Amino acid sequence: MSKPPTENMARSTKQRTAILELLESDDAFRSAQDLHAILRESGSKIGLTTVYRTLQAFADAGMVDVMRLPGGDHLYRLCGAEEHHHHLVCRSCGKTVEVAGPTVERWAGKVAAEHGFTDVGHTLELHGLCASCSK
Amino acid sequence: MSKPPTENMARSTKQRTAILELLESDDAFRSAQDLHAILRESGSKIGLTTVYRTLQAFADAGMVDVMRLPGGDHLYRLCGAEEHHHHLVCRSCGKTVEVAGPTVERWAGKVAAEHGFTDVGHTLELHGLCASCSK
DNA sequence: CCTAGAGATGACAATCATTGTCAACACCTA
DNA sequence: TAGGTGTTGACAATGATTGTCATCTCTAGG
Repeated sequence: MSKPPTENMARSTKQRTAILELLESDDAFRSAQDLHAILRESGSKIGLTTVYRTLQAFADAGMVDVMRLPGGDHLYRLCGAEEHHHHLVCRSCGKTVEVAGPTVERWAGKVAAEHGFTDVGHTLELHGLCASCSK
Repeated sequence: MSKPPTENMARSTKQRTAILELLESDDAFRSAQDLHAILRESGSKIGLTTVYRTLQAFADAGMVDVMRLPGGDHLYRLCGAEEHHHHLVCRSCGKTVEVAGPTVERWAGKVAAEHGFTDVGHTLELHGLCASCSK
């Protein structure tokens, strides 16, 4: 993928700026609803629809990582890396570590080939308790 | 886990039998809604609520595998293996192959340890085009 | 065989994140 | 500064899943 980061965002608005700043100040995954609530508490009049659309645009542009909760909710997090990677998330505090998984990529390709599958992609997530929350 | 397959199912009813038979006759993942629709077409008067509850019970009992679609929907499939495993699913026809991933398990444990995480679990899914659908 | 009661069912309402709609608005360039 | 175009936001709609509760049906005991 080589999309320019702004492909889906022709303009710069205060709403987008606000969302971006909020994401920059937090390194855990947040839901659209959470972000919207936080912005409203901060005095912003931003609409929920806008938060959803903006986050999707960010995601399409590769500016944020998207993750799905068991319940099906979407969580977003700022992400600079262009590279393919996975996440190790603390299920207690939400702290997230980005992890490269060349081993897994190779394994996935091999297994897929063995079964005659082509054009194979994968989703992988690790969740546990971080060092602090383990105590 | 060593739950008996019937832990959450004290009784045997025609509804459960019907769902089980339907699952046995199909080796692809199906949604609760799909199964319900099929059963209704077959003349059954089964309720949607019952299909959901039964599938959940089956899942709790470890009799079926559960998978989540990008949209957040739940898909179910009969599964005999007690062992932990992953799925290689054809995104065209739904054909599914169960895959053991000792390599991945080991990798996950190592990565988690490196970052001080404990009690780590993971979710992994492979999706591509099967041999037939690749043509 | 009959009966009681715990477990199971199903119609319906409720939930809730997400998406669609569309008129009003704000950004940016000329 | 003006205008057109991308954006916004209030609101309705969607759709899968879950909650509720009166009714039903297994199944064991008599």
